[in-house]
Amino acid sequence: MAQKETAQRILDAAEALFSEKGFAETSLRNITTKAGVNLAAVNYHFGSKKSLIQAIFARYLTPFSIQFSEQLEIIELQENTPDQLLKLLVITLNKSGLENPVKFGVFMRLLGLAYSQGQGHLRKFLTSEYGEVFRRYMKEINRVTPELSPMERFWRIHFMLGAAVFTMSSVDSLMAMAEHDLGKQSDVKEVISQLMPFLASGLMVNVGND
Amino acid sequence: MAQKETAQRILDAAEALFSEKGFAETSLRNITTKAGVNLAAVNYHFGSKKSLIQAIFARYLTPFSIQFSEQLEIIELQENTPDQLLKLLVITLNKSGLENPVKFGVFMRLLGLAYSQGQGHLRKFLTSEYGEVFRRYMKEINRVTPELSPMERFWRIHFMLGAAVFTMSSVDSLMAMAEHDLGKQSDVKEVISQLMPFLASGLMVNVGND
DNA sequence: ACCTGTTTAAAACGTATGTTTGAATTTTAA
DNA sequence: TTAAAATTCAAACATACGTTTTAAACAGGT
Repeated sequence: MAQKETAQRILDAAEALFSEKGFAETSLRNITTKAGVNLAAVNYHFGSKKSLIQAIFARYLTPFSIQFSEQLEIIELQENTPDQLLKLLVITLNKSGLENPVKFGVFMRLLGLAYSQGQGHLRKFLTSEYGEVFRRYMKEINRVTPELSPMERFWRIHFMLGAAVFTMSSVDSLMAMAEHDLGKQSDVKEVISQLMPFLASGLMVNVGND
Repeated sequence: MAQKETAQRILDAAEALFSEKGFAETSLRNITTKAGVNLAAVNYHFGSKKSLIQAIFARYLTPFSIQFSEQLEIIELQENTPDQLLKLLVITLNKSGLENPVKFGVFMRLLGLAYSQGQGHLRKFLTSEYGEVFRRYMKEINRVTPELSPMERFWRIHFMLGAAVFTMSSVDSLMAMAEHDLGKQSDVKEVISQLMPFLASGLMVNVGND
């Protein structure tokens, strides 16, 4: 190859711009300019803008789902607590290239965008590609919350998902806001350590020893 | 006027389309076609697409903030609990034209989009227009959670906001998913009645009698 | 050195967007 | 009824977009 990491540079530039401005608001010309490559390179390497978006998610999710699947095999053989299942997510994130808080924030932001913006093609891509691992994890959630009715469990899971995605997808600006308002600096690890008990408490509210 | 509610029909069509597809993905031609009015009518009545977006939020938020301000005056004079402050939001929603679950879902979806999509102009518009009422409410939150450090309070508030916005902004499709997976139908009121204890529990986790 | 397939480059294509224009039409009010 | 103002309409404008095309530059294998 003439320059061997054109595709990588496109991915890097694109994920940064997408996470700042959204998918529709970021043009291929923005991306290729930032990446320092020719406009046509996107269509050459990825085929289309949609495929580029999918490739960005795949770069994060493929290593993650591999790691997560391994961790799940262990978890599936033992008794667990809700906290353990939550921690499993965080641990896997740290083992799959998302240990960098900045990268993690970018990824969560992209995930939030994928939910809120249409991007129907992305949802199809994600569920067809990573849906099975997700379902295995849900099975474990069911197992550790036998006291909940299916309805309660369903909604609480989505409340948790919302709190996590929403907070983490704008964690940078929220941390800036916190520093401005409170004068104290925080980092992503601290936010996560506050988030986890919040989620666990909401999940288990009104059951036994809360 | 030749037809006395052209602006209203534009607002109705635009908010429906925006909430389905997002701001950037919805063109003025989509809007005017659905509204059955001429393309130029948007620019004539609202000036620009950005002003139209702001007008949609104002139509919801102006009545809401008036009602909310009145309710706050009462609350500010008495001792309250976290649950009461949460209920205040729901009550005010019902008193300000958002009692219709469908409209409520649409509004929350728009709010989520405003957060996730760039829309810097919208954020400026909202904070300059409704920031004061919001700050008064936050003062009350502070008053009922004296046990929390400012940091804890800050993050838990945003966790709660995330759970609420995320869930409610896609409440329609989530309810459909719940019915598909669980075979039981749910409605928005029920979701809210599940959400409130979830939020309250998360807010007060690890303080006194949780 | 010479192909051969791969990658980059510049330019153009076709389409869709937000906005503006100026004439036609309708409403308002005297 | 009539003149003025407000509104609608079709058309065009200017711009930005994703994509395609064509040719040039490059790589590695023989």
